[in-house]
Amino acid sequence: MPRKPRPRPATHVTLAEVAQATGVSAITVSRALNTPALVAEALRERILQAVEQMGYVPNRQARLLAAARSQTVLVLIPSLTNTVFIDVLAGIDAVLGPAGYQILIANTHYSADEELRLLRSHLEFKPDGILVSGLAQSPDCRAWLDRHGLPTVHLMDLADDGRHCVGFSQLAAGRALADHLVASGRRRIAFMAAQLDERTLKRADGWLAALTAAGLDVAGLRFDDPAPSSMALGAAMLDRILDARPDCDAVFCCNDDLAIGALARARQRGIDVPGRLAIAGFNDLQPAAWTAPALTTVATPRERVGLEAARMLLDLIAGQPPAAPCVDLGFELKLRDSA
Amino acid sequence: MPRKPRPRPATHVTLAEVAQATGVSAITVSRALNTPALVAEALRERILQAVEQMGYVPNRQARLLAAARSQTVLVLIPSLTNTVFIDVLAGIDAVLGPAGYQILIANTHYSADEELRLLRSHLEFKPDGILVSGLAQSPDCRAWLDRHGLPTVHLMDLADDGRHCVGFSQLAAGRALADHLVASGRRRIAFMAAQLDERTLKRADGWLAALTAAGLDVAGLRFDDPAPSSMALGAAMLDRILDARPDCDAVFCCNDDLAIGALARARQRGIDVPGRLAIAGFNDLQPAAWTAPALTTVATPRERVGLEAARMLLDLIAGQPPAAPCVDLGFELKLRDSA
DNA sequence: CTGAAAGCGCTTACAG
DNA sequence: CTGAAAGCGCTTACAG
Repeated sequence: MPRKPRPRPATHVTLAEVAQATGVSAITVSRALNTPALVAEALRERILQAVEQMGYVPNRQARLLAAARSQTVLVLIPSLTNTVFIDVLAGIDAVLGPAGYQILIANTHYSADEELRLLRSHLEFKPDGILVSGLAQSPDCRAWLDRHGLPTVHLMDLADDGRHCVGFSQLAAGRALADHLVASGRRRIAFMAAQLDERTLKRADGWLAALTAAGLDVAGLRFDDPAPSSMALGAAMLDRILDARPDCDAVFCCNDDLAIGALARARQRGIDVPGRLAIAGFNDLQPAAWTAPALTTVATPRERVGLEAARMLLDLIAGQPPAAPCVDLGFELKLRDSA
Repeated sequence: MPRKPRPRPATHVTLAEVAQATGVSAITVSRALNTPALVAEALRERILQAVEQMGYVPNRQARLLAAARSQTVLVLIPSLTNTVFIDVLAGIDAVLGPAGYQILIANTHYSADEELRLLRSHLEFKPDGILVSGLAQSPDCRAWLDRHGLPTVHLMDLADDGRHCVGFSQLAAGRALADHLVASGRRRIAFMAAQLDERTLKRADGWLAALTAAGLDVAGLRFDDPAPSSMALGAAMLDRILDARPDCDAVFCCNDDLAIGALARARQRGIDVPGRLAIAGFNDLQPAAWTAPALTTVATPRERVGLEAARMLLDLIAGQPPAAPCVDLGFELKLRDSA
């Protein structure tokens, strides 16, 4: 039994309707829109006029289905409120938008389970490629990625197993900052960590390596809280650290938010920074330059990570393997006044 | 002449292939996935097993085309780096994600032209609804919105012309903060504005209304810079203001970023805040509570705007008109130490 | 330069 | 509970 056409909103003008109104075939209208050079000028103008006047808008779903492409890239990020990933996103957007790709943002909320779930559900869009944060996907997630063989680039870290990635060494950056603290004479250097995501843990490894190499004691100087980072948490954790280790002479905070809160709390407690206590952060977010004293931190190339990762993905989608699977964008120590 | 099938990636298993492998029709596979209750249990399990084993992922493009829906919402925001809109986005995501909608984010970069261009191009997705920032769309943009008659909710402001919106009165909020400065004895209150977008201009109107109502002079106290807001610009603009008006006793910054920069610069110049100079911001972003002195500002319900706007849009899409077209979420004066 | 036919991968009604 | 047919709105080859 033939199917009855469903009612459509009046505004959903179709190609066929434009064709009928112009007295040509649908395919000619399609060409006038997509490959105008192939249509006689007079006809093309009549068609474009009808398109404009009827308010025709092509249906991308239908077009892409017919063309067997999606022009879509999936971006898996752990947070929508962490400036770090917003900056990366801005870089991605700046490359992929002009290239005609639609970005699908999936917020994993720092959960590997949610990452897997979101990957599976967004595969339904048949993305042309995937941008994923970090390297620590669950085995299931990696299996899906492998199975579908989609071009994939990892963000914000470096892999040595051939996976494509654009970032910098979180461990080396953590190490560099800790080395600076050691070199400036600090001896009891605490590490303040929240969220405890992959990147934070690697920075902590860098801190540990630096202290160990310098022959410094690390026992009782590592402070972890699994809660999300915030300035309030940084303030609270500074209290905890000073309660437990009043002899502590430096705090390496795993990010700037914690550090800004710690700095404010030190001020409230009348603690001289950096005289009696050094405080350092990580990322060099905008406020870091405007605290009192100005925050010593590590500048990370967030937007460039987005730009370069998007470019690499575009190459991969085009079938052109990049020169190297892994691009190291480095980091920069920002030695200001707090440490 | 019949068309030759194009080669497909091996991973792109189709419904028909799953059907063939299971020995049933495609529609039964479709039902096993979408309305499992309508399929006999034993059969359903065989099908789901094949789906799993073959790694079948439905093609959303095809599904939505056939179902004549898009399950997509377009969100037009002026910036991807301004925390204000990121917070709004987080609220939108929290409602629309669980409701099965895909969010399409279009970044207008504070440009009405780009807004129009992005609206037109994203209409190709046939979104079920639109969330748009502010009320000041270009006439062309409004014409497209009207013509397509899509459910639309405006974010972060209040309209009195029947348009759907969720926000608060930018003017009243600006007025309330300026009233506070007046009430606390300030007499030469400057307004520092950057970006000069719709919301900033309305806050300025509130500032003007408050000063005028109090009989205070406003001549030469309005300082505008069209550049994007930043802490560095806030510092630079404070210099400009104090050069032009050394007698100024308060600065109302149109947002917290400017205010934080201004506060830092005042500290560098040895200016007593709030003793000699009051400095206030707008939005109550996280760092505002951690500056020295802590920043007086206006807390805005950004995430709630996203939540409520998304809920209203869902109602509109479902054909249920909301109780009122316009939801006022209010604002809150945060009187801290800087003003 | 233009078009008739087939197909992209799915779902909607209807029938049985 | 299951299926044959038609259709969603477009584009891809081919022919002329």
